[in-house]
Amino acid sequence: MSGAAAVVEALLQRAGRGGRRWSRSDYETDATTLAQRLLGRTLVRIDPETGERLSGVIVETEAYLGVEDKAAHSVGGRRTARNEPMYGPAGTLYVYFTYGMHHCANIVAGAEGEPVAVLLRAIEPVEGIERMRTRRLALRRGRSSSVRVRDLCSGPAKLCQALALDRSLSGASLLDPACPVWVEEGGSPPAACVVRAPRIGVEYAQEWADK
DNA sequence: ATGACGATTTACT
DNA sequence: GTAAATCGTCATA
Repeated sequence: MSGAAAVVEALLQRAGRGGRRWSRSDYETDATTLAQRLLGRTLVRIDPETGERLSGVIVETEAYLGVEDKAAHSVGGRRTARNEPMYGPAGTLYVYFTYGMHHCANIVAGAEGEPVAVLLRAIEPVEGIERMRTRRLALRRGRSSSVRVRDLCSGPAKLCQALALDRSLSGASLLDPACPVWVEEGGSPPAACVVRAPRIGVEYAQEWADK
């Protein structure tokens, strides 16, 4: 395919299925509200290798409430090179690396300078399922058979593997038309949404472990 | 320069 | 339910 054709194809792929790409006002609210607002929306990622759309319906999120939140990277106003994106404007992507092998992705909420964000905990795969499966298998140790669709993106690090989200994307703006990751209106609402559930993996945060 | 520790996942008992 | 995997990040020195 010619260069021009490739560009056209890329544009068509990015156009998607008519879902409106979220803009600033959609993200600019408190973390708890954004966490709920994201449920049922579609997370889209342009595959960095094939250029195809990978997407899924967001079904689990978790709000990180800022300087007061003992479970948050921004607790006490902590500000480092890693979490700097949390201090950026709403709609900024914050991806970090942890446990020596996993990435987790957040979407920044609130006003600029206010370090609040929403962790993407799980999505229900819709487009690019085979690409997701390939990525998930490639990163697994040992030889496992296959990955069931329900297990492809059922965790914050799993969805990052499946969608190829890593630190190179941290700090990017989901509002930027050139950004290969964004949130779309549309997608089917999840069958059920839990509005509040215990937090996971943050037992050290004491009374903030269950906010 | 060094040491302790993860906003997790997976495999195994 | 328990434990290993594995290394960037951050606080301390």
